[in-house]
Amino acid sequence: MDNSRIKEQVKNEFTDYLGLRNHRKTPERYAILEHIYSTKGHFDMDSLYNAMKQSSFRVSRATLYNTIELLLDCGLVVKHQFGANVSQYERAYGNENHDHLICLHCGEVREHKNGNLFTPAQQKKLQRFKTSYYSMYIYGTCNKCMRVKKAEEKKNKLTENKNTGIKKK
Amino acid sequence: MDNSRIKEQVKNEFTDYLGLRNHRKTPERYAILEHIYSTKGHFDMDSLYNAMKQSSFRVSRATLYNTIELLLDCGLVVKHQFGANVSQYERAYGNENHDHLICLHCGEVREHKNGNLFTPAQQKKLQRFKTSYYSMYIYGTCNKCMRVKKAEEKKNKLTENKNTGIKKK
DNA sequence: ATGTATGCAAACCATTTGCAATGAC
DNA sequence: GTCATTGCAAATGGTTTGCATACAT
Repeated sequence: MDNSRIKEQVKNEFTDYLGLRNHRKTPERYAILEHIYSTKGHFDMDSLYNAMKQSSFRVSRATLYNTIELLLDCGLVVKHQFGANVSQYERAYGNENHDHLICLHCGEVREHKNGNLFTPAQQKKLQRFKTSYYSMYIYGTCNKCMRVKKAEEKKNKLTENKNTGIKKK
Repeated sequence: MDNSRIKEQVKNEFTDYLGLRNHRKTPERYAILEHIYSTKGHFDMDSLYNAMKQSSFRVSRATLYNTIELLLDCGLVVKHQFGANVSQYERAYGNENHDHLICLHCGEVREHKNGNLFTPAQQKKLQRFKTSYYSMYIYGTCNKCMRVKKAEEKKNKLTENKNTGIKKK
């Protein structure tokens, strides 16, 4: 779908949400939503803060955190905490469903398109819970780190054998 | 399976890992592993620290963090960051596979036994990635918070109507 | 004997909080 | 005019780091 169309849609959804929850419709809030839906992929608070400072509309960090909270609550933004100390976020709409492959060693996060493991039908079956979104995190070792690890292990084995040899002598 | 049997198994696995990676086999490390595998369910660093302080073996926070890192690396412990500021951990073995239902409002985390959405066969199909473990997080609204939300929204709608009425007069 | 691991305390830094000023309603 | 929201700066607190000591190898 066209991205400007998506923007309009999420803006309307946000407006409805703010009205229903008795929150004020401030320009800051719309500017933040607009900015988030102008990029795809992950972002953290610092990069969002800097990006908006560059652009015409500067908002304080406090307001960013405040607004993200609202966007999470109404399901327009998704939050990830992959293991690093900073939280990552991404827009919820216009983003195909995907898993995250997270390397435990270098921290690299790779996206992996899945076959929609968790179908809407399955979601409905959950008792006493209304699903907003879900995230699948797959932790392991990426190819690059695997090579490093294997090499180290080989080296360690050699060292071990050498030591044993010496002791036996 | 018997839990003492599991303990022995993970201890052996840990020993292999330490040997292979040229790390020292310190009593602290084994005490921590032992402690973690003496309880089921989630725990955070603070509770682990306090629990071990109560017991015979006290270790420093620095060592806890250090050791958890190793246990994560060899896949004996799983780490979760549900949204609160503290990381949660849980043992990886002897824990049936389950999803996590996380309420975005009160932060409650409920476990939900799944039908093994992500099969070993699917894991193998991942290109250039060796899976250690995976986590499925389902974010939404729990029953209790849903009731509160609905009530608030109803109230807001009433207020809105009243205001409109006044303006129209 | 060597160098990794531990324990302590200080440092770090993303996020939260308090409060005065602003502006949506 | 009210009171939620903003922006700033200070506080918070889980986690990390530096360094002297202990101890596994």
